[in-house]
Amino acid sequence: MVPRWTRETHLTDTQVHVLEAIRACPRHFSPEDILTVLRRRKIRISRSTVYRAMEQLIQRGIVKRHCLDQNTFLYELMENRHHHDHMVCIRCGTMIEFVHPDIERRQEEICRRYRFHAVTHTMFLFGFCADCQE
Amino acid sequence: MVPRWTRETHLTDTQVHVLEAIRACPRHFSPEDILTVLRRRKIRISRSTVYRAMEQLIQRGIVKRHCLDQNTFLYELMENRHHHDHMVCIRCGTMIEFVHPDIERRQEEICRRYRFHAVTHTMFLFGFCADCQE
DNA sequence: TTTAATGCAAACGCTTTGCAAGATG
DNA sequence: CATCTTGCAAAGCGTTTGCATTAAA
Repeated sequence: MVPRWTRETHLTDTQVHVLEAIRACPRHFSPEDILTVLRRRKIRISRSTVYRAMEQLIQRGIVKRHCLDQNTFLYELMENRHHHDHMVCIRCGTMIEFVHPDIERRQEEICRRYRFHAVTHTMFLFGFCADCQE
Repeated sequence: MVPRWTRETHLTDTQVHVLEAIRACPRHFSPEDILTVLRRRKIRISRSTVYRAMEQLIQRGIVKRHCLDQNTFLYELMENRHHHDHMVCIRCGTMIEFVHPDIERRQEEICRRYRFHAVTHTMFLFGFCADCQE
């Protein structure tokens, strides 16, 4: 079975390089991280091409981009991963991922109530992680 | 050293002008909207001062800023309002606000589980509103 | 031969910052 | 005095775009 995201058009070699670089990035990465991996691998791909590849990957659902705040983005590789939400420590930056089926269920309930067809959602809890409370 | 934002200082006249301008803005406004209101009122306050005033207001919890996506910000005046979440129609841009006490309760539950002290949260459902489904 | 992908450099857009002048206390 | 606030212009920063060049279909 062809993965959903390869259906429409194929990824170019360049775009595959970008995806492979992403696989070597930390779970929460930035375009800059991708460039670093590419440079380390001696693969020369320009910054704008990385951005354009990201666009493709985001559209195909392979990568997810959240915007936490002005100039604070959160990119994630969603390959083989389920949807999840995040807690962000506003002191040390630690990110805790969680899933709460109940919350998802309530969301569906709300959508029904407003006849809203949700495609995706984001939920972030901002606060202090266990280590950062005193 | 006490963080600047925990010091209780008064808002300056300029900052009060900004707040009053915000009160005349649409529910979801941008810094540009504030400047427009100020100009209409013949009050001369520079762009950077507006931004700096916003910083104050955000820190005091009077204004809330969400970041939906690169270059898509959502500023809200929280004066006399409770926390609420949003559904955003990705076709027409309509924003529906809702509160679901149950979801808030689940969130608290998760925080307890991870010993996370949440200060605030944001939740956005993206999809199609009732009028934009066909 | 039409369409898409790429690299480069320049532009973008909102926001932030350095600095000097003015206000506050 | 020491400390904040303000306006201006310039810088920042991640991202996007225009355009000429290549590669692919």
